[in-house]
Amino acid sequence: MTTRTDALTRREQILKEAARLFAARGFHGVGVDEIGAAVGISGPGLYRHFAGKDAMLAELLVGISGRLLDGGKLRVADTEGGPDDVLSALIDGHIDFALDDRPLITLHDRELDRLRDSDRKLVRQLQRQYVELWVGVVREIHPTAPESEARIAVHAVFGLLNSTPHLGSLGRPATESLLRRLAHGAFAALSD
Amino acid sequence: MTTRTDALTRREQILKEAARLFAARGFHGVGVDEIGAAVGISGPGLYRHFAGKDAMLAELLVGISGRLLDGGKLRVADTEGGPDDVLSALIDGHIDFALDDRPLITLHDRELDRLRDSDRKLVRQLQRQYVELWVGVVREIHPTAPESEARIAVHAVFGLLNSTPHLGSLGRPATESLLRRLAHGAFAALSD
DNA sequence: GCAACGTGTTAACGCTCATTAACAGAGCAA
DNA sequence: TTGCTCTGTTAATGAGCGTTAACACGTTGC
Repeated sequence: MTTRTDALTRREQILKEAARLFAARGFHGVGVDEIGAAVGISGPGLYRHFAGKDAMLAELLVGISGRLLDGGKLRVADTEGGPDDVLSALIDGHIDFALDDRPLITLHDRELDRLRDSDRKLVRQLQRQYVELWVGVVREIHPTAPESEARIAVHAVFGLLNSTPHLGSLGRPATESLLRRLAHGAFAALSD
Repeated sequence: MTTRTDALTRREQILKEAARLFAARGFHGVGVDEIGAAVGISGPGLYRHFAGKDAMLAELLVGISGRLLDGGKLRVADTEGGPDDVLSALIDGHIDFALDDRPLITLHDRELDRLRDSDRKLVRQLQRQYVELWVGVVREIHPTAPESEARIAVHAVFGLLNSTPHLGSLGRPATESLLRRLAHGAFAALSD
């Protein structure tokens, strides 16, 4: 079949377009006909690839949470140096993610409650593990800050990094650099 | 009728409950029957107070944008001292808002595209003015930072401040103080 | 050649849900 | 009393939309 490195599977095409549309107008705001049209087939044709609209959302959300967590774990394990370097690696990774897959990031904290219980639990668990990854590193750097403060700070920095609405007039590298500085600045304030 | 200082009018009750429900499950995720039930009347009964479901959302979003902008203007005008003090006042005001009216803040950047064109334009204009208020102050403090950087930083700090999902185990004052420090820390990084 | 399968199509079903219709009672002015 | 307004009610309407049914056609394995 067409599973070369450059070509996307039909399934992957559908997921990509569905993510874009869901992020733009919300899960309920997009019809299956529209998703189908985005990949050149008809609405009911989607049911040859997914059990239903819910299944698409579930796969998207579980996928993004899993990739975020895996990427984070990898960076924590692979980074040599002190916790400062690890935190930098986590921030850089999250920025890449936020800029590359903004539709998915948007979905991630917007449409979670549309999932069936089991999927929602899974996503929440993955999210929690990702947060705790960050909290652990942050607490190494700021041992005096209580854990609850560190956790709120991590959530706040996620909000900061995920806020990029459009790359603005800055280019990609400048935006990355700016977000990096802002995130480090926020965490630095933890020791004040 | 009951328009004392403590009692809410029926309209206000409805708006309050609608805001809470919309924030929790999204505009399309909430039915009129549910909104009606939340204030003790039936679904169609709402139509005695609002032209439709869309009208409730419009009034909520225009209201929140307007109050944010008005509050910001007031603080800029009333604060004595340098731009640092003005920025502090803006941050404090936004934190109060984020903690007091979180449902509305959530709606604010989540359901904007459900509005009719005229309302959406109005809300966008109010939002833009609010952002520019901040950008002006930030640029006074960091004159070397280009305007596009300042604007992205302002958006990022909004994301940071609006990220509070639950007050967590910290109390309200401690959360306020923490968010304040994080926001100042992020802005401080603009001059790096 | 042919059965099986994968992947489409269009038409129809059924449910949800915003909105409207039709009606009713309380409070109040004349 | 009479009638008007305000604020509710329940029942009906009608559109939108996810899903399923029924059918078609190319490819592949035997």
